[in-house]
Amino acid sequence: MKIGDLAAQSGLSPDTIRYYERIGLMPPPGRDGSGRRDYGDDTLRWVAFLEKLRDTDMPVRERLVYARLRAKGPETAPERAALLRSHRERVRERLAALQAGLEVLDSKIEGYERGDIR
Amino acid sequence: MKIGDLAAQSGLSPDTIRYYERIGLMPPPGRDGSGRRDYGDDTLRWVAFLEKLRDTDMPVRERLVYARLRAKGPETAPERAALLRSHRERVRERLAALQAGLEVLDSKIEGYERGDIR
DNA sequence: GCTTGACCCGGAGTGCGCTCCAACTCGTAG
DNA sequence: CTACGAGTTGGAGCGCACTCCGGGTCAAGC
Repeated sequence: MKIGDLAAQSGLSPDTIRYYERIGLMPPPGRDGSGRRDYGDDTLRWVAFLEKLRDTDMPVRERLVYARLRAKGPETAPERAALLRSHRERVRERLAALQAGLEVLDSKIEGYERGDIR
Repeated sequence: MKIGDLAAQSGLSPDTIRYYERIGLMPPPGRDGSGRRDYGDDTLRWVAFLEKLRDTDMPVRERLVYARLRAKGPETAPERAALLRSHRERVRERLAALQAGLEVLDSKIEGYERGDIR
């Protein structure tokens, strides 16, 4: 699997993939006969998970910490779990804030619909 | 109410408040005898609403559009309502994505807790 | 009268997360 | 044989949303 295929299947751009590799988010892939990146299918699963982390606003720096723990081996599982748990807490808070914002929007819109000019 | 008080009560920094004024998010306040900004209580309500919009990830540019409509007068109410409705739609999508991410986190954490090393 | 602290202004700087670029190398299709 | 498309590199540039800075003014307290 070449970088273009991975890009197409993951939704990331080739530039972003190379950027992730540069900063250490993605392990350096193997290369084909002429020096091009060649990815295995497991990469796709890893990228998908990275995107879930990104979708939940985990900063690159923290995804990097997670990636380094993962690269270090299975003995880092407890640390990774701890990282995810604390991130989950933040996601819950974010979710609550967003829901609160949504309610404000709803009532503001309702106000407009009723024509209360405030 | 001086800028420091508004900052303390809104949670924004004085710098951010001046920045918001520069870009047009906040209307220029009155000035006291020696040229300092002097805010009325209505400002606090406006800032709070702006923060709700920010909390729901409405970009500055769009908050600006809303602010300009508001400044223009009550006849812009339908446009403002439309803006908020389309923003609300995005918030709902974001909420769904966040919830999906949360579920992935949950199951990943559960995996770690059960000790499946994958 | 002098220090302190809050405020003023314009503009430069910051951190994040990409995104784009120039200049190059390959493998394949016409 | 040549044109094309997809890949390579290192480094520069970008958009967002602030954040900080230097050099100044002013009112109040000791």
